[in-house]
Order: sequence, then structure tokens, then C-alpha cells
Amino acid sequence: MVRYKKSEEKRKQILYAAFQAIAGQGYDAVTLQTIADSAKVSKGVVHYYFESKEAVLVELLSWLTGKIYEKEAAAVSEQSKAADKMYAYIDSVFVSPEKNRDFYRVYLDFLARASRSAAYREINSRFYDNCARISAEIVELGQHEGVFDSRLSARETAPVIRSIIDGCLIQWLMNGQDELHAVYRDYCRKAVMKLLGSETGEKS
Amino acid sequence: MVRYKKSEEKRKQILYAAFQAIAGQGYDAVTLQTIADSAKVSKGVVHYYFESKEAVLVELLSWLTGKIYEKEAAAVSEQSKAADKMYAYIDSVFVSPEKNRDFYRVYLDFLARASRSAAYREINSRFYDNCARISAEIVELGQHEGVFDSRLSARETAPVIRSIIDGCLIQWLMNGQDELHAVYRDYCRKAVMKLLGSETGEKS
Amino acid sequence: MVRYKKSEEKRKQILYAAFQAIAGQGYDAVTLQTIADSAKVSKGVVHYYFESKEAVLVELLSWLTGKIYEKEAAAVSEQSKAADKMYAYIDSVFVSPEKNRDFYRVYLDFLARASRSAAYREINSRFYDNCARISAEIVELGQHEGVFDSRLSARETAPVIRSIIDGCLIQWLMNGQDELHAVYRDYCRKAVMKLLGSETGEKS
Amino acid sequence: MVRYKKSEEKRKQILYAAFQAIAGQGYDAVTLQTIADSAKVSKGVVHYYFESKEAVLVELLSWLTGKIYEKEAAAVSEQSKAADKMYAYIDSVFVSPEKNRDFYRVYLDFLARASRSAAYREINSRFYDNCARISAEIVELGQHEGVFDSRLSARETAPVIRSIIDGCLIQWLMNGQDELHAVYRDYCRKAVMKLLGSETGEKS
DNA sequence: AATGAATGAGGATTCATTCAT
DNA sequence: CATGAATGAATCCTCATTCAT
Repeated sequence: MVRYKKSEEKRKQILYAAFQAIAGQGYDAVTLQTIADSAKVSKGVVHYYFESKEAVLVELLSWLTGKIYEKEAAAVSEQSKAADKMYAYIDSVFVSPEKNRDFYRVYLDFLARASRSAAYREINSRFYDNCARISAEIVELGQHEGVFDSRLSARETAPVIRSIIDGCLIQWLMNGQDELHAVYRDYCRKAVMKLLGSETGEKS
Repeated sequence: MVRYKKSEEKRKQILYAAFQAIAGQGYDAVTLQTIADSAKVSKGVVHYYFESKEAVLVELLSWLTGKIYEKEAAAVSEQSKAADKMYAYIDSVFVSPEKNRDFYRVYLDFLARASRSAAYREINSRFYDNCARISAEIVELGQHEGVFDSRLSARETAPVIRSIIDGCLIQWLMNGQDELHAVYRDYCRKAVMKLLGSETGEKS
Repeated sequence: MVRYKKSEEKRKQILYAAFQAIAGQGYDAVTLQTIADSAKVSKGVVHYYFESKEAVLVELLSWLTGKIYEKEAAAVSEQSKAADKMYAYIDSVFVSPEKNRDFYRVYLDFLARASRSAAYREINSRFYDNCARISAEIVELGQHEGVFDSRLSARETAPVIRSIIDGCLIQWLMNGQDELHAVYRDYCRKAVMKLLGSETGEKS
Repeated sequence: MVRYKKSEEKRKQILYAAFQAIAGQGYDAVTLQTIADSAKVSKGVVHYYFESKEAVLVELLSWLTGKIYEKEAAAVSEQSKAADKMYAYIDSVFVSPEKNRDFYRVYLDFLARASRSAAYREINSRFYDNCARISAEIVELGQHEGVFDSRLSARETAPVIRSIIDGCLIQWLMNGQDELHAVYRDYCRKAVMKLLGSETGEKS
């Protein structure tokens, strides 16, 4: 009995409420009541649209990472040169202190779970793969353009790029100061470019 | 609050049990009963040595990061040349699939909490600072030795190095395959070295 | 309360669905949703035809016992001699393992309720009275025929006959083996006949 | 982890409270709160002594039927002649309106469940077997004494005797009148004796 | 010191019932 | 007439914490 199609609208509303709630209070401080309150619906409604609390969260992770990926892809496709694409990619993640704080708080909660739950890990893998594909394409383009180190393996570089992005944002989050957001983004940009061997780029 | 020094032994025993329990089942699936069972003491004892469950966890984070830092510092001090020190640093983190899995599972749980709790963030900052100091010293040494890019700011490079290390281990953890542990370690080593310009340096 | 005769058809359909659902899952595992699903109507419809869940169940008991009684009466009236009528009566209850299982499961649920609810008890009493009347008439006929013990009080014998029938079927149900259905029916037949002194009568 | 031995005393207290509660309100109207209240303990205590609500009930059935059986066995063993034993057996069941009402209310609830739950059925089977053994021994003794019909199979008669006893008490319970308790007991006694063919007994 | 019995607040989940469409 | 979305009361269960022994 896959009760679906019950107003996709309201499902989104609940997912967003769950996101807000987790961002605010943390994964396990969040109750269905909190979510329901935040979504301005009754407690029963959450269960009407979702099998269980777990189901809400699984779908939330899926939805969140899906959205992030779409934004990254869109940002990258607006540029034509490899270096510009890479900057666009990084900048599309470093959106703003507020958004990054909310997302990475929630994302860290999910990663913690994912380390033990195959379901979460699965969803996250899809996200990683998507991000890796974006990076790899940019790297290959850059190599064609002659601006990135031609000896690099695009496939092997992608995870490192993601490491730098996620690592920097986690450290920024742990630091707790909004002002440093731009600083960490800069660390990230420079590190990635250095990594890609764009000595050339820096020279200019 | 006389409760201290009662038996530093037993406190450690409980902390280790908590670590094992969290690594195994996850932060919120862990109950005081679980910890007590795992430490082979009664539930009451845990409360006898620690104010509350929260107190156990705060101390656990402190204890854990302290140990990791000590190992890193020890490993680095055994080498004399910058490049060797940096490899030693990285390798001291990439200990083994089993240990890394346990630690990063627990650590991710703490990071998730830390994003909202000043107490955890405080402890983690101390850890970050210690790690950053190690990296910075190595970078400076390498610059003196002439093997690392002299234009780099040691202070600014440190967080990126940590990003790569943590980022790679997180991705490895999400991947779920022990065999890839060495692969990710390699990505990490190469990326850090490339970043430090040792290759470029050699190239020119 | 105009709600009647709306469609006697659909009321029956719902009652039968309720019967099936209770037979299958048990009284309190049954929800209005289950009933509605089983009756291939929407949940709202059940409430449209019945005041409440309780109302469905009260009417179900009434309907069920009514049907059983009709079958008993019909079976008995097809025979003309007392002994044959009594056998027909018993056999009309011991229909088949499948039907008896379904009915007695549901009936036990009702008896449990009836022990505390006057409404259910009322309905059940009507059933008991009907059954008792059938038995009593057979007994009296048998006494006229000279095949049943003439010293027996027809009124007092009826409940004992019903005890044996219900008691045997309950024990069979608790036993869980379809194969024993015929065996218990046999116990029942013999016991009733012995009770009515037909054997003694023959003996003398 | 079979947490046991936690004061067998209190377990009994909770079981008795559960019995009282079910007798009063019915199986599914009974909540853990009701039981806890009735046992004058906190809600948590019930879960401390029993795995779950289900576990309480399973143990209750076991405990109840065990006690009933012991009483029957004790009553029978006090008599030496078959007919007296059989009367003692019947009378040990027909204790008093109050006790029979409580027991049969609860017992009917269990029977209803047992028809679907193997665990309950198992326990009830043990009870049936015990009762059957008592009856069978009495019947055989009576046959030796020459007061019971020697053609009867003791094994096959036992279930019928239990049917009459249970059947009569259920009908009495459905009737709702305390005054009829003695009347139904009498029906039961007479029917059983007639069944056992003790024409002899009646003549005297 | 240590134990583990007892407490009770809090949370996920279920479901009869209501009601707008 | 019919639907199924929405509600929220009620229930089982978990667990940190307290405390008598």
C-alpha cells in the first residue's frame, strides 16, 4: 500500500519543516511534534504523508542532496571555461553563511547516521557520484584547454576536491564565525586551483 | 562535587565503553545501560562518576581528540625532514580501516553536536588548533628546507590539509569498503604534497 | 437519523467485510480502514452507514447469530424424526473447519465483549433462546416418540446441549487441527445422544 | 538478557493487578497505566518486570490456568470415590459467582486471542491436557468401581466433560444473574453424571 | 562505594472520527 | 452520496535520573 500522490505540495512542506527543525535543534532533539508544529500541521498529518519518522528523514536527505546537486550543475553550466566552471562550482556550494550553516548542520547529522545506515549511505553515494561527475568533467575540460595539469586523473581528483569543499565548510561551521565564511571559501578556491596545477591561472 | 580522582581508572573504563558503544550503535541509540554493560559496571556507577550522560560524552570527545593529537605529534616528531613529517602526520591519521571507522563514526556524531553546542565546539577547536600547529610547523620547516612552496602561508594551509584528511576519510567511510582505505590515503598524500608545491618545486 | 434503508445491500457488504476482517485478524487488530478496504469502499462510507465502529460490531453480532439460527432451524425442519432432527441440528453447526474457524473466532471475540456489555449480551441471549427453543422442541418430540428419556426437562436440557456443541467447537478451535473437526463432531453427537438417554432407552 | 529474579513477589502483584483490570474492563480496554495503577506501582515498573504488555498477558494466562488446575487437582484428591471426585472436580470449578465471573471474563478474552495466537494456544493446551487427565483418571476409577459406563473411552469423554463445564459457565455468564450460578452447576453435575452412565447413581 | 529498583517525562505511532469538497 | 485529508487523543515503550539499601 504505497499511499502516494497525496498532494506533493504538502510533502515538500513537511520536508522543509523537518529541515528547519533539524537545522535548529539537531537530529534527535527533533520530534514529530516539532516538525508538525514547524509545518503548521497536526501531528497526525506527518504520519499521513510519511510511513514513519525515519521515512521523513530518508526522503529529506534525498531531497536535500538532490537540490544541492541541481544548483551545482546549473551554476557550472552557466560558465564555459574550465576555471570559471570550477569557481562556479565552489561558489555554488559556498552560498551564504546562513544557508551553509543550516545545510551543513543537517548534513553532518545525516553523515553521522549514514556511517551506520545503508539507506542513508546509498543516498549519499548518489550525491557523491553526481558531484564527482561535475568535477571530473570540469577537470577534463581544463585539461583540454591546457589550463589544468594534464597528468591528473579526473576520476581521482574529484573526491579530493569534494574533500576540500566539505572539509573547509565543516571547519568554518565549527569555528562559528560568519565573517570567516568568505575566508574559508577563498582557502578552498586557492587550494583547488593549486591542486589542479593551474600555476598558469595564478600567474595571471 | 568531590567526585573526581575517585578512580581515574574506572572513568577511563567508562569512557572507553562509551566510545565502543557509540562506534557500534550510534550516538542516540546508546543508553547509559549500554555503556554500563559494555564497561562491566552497574548503571549506577556511571552516574556516580559522571554528572550526567552529557558529561560522559563531553569528556569522551575531549579524551578522544586528546589521544589522536598525541599520536599525531608523536608520529611527526619521529621524523626530521618536512616531507617525511607530513607523510607521518597523514599516516598517523590513516591508521587502519577498523580504527578509522570507529573513530570517524564517533567523531561525525560529535561534529553534528558541535555544530549546535558551544561546549563541544570548544573542545573541537582545541583539537583543530593542535592539528593546525603541527601542520604549520611542518610547512614552515619544509619552506626552510626549500621543498615546499615558499609563497604559501603556513597558517592558511593548515586548515586545507586537515580538510583533505577529514574529507577523504569521511568519503571513505561513506563508501563502506575497507579495501579503499589505502586508496583514499594515497589520494590524501598526493593531494597534500601537490598542494604544498613540492612537486612544482621539484619540477622547476 | 435518516440513515437506514439507504442501501441495505451496502450495509451487508460492510458487515461481511467486518466479519472477514475480524475472523482474520482479530477484533482489536481490525480498524475501520481494514473493514473499508475489505469491503472495497472508502473509509468514509463505513461511517456513513454506521454511527460508529461499535455500531458495526453490534449489528454484525446480530446479523451473524441470526444467520446461524436460520440455518439451524432450516436444517432441523427438513427432518421429521427427533433423532434425525437432533443430528441435523448438530451437523448444521459443525459445517466445515473453515467456516467454523471463522465463526468461532469472531464469536469468541463477541462473547468476551458480551461478558461486560449489556448490548452484546442482549443479542446473544436472543440467539441462546432461539437455539434453546429448537433443542427443546426436538427433545419433547423425542419424548413423545419414546426415544428420549421421558424424565428429562426439555427446558433444562437445552443449555447443556448448547454447552456441548459450543464447548466441543471451542476445544477443536484451540486444538488447531482441521482433521479433528469430524472427531469433535462425533464426540458431540454421541454425548448429546447419551445425554438424551436414547441409548438407555434402547437398552431397556 | 533474561532479566529475572527481580522479586517474584512484585511480578505476582502485577499479574494479579492485570487480572483484576482485565476482569473489570476487558482485554483491550486495559492499558499498562491501568495495570500499574491497579498494582499501585508506577508505569515504568511494569516494563521493568515484563518485556512488554504482551509478556504480562502471556504470563497471566499461564499463571491463571496453572492455579485453576492446582485447585481442581487438590479438590479431587481429597475424595476417594469416583463419583465424589467428579463432583469435587465440578464444584472446584463452580467456586462462586464472583470468582467465576472474573475468571471466565478473562478466560474468554484469552480464548479469543488464542484462536489466533500460537503462544496462547500452547498455554491453553497445557491446561486442557491437565484437566483432561484429571477427568480421565476419575472416569477410569469409576469404571473400576463399576459405577460408570464401562463402554466409555476415558480419553474421549474428558473433552466432553470440559465442554459441559465451560459451556455451562459461559452461558451462566452471558445470562448475567448470580442466582442462576447454582442452577447451572446443577445442570452441569446432572449432565456429566448422565453422560457417565451412572444410572445407578441417580437411582439411589 | 556500588547496586539496581523505581519513577515518570517524553516520543513514535495508531486510529476513530470529523468535515470540506 | 462519497471521498480521503486532517485531527488529536490515547497507548506502548524507552531511558535518564534518583535513591534506598
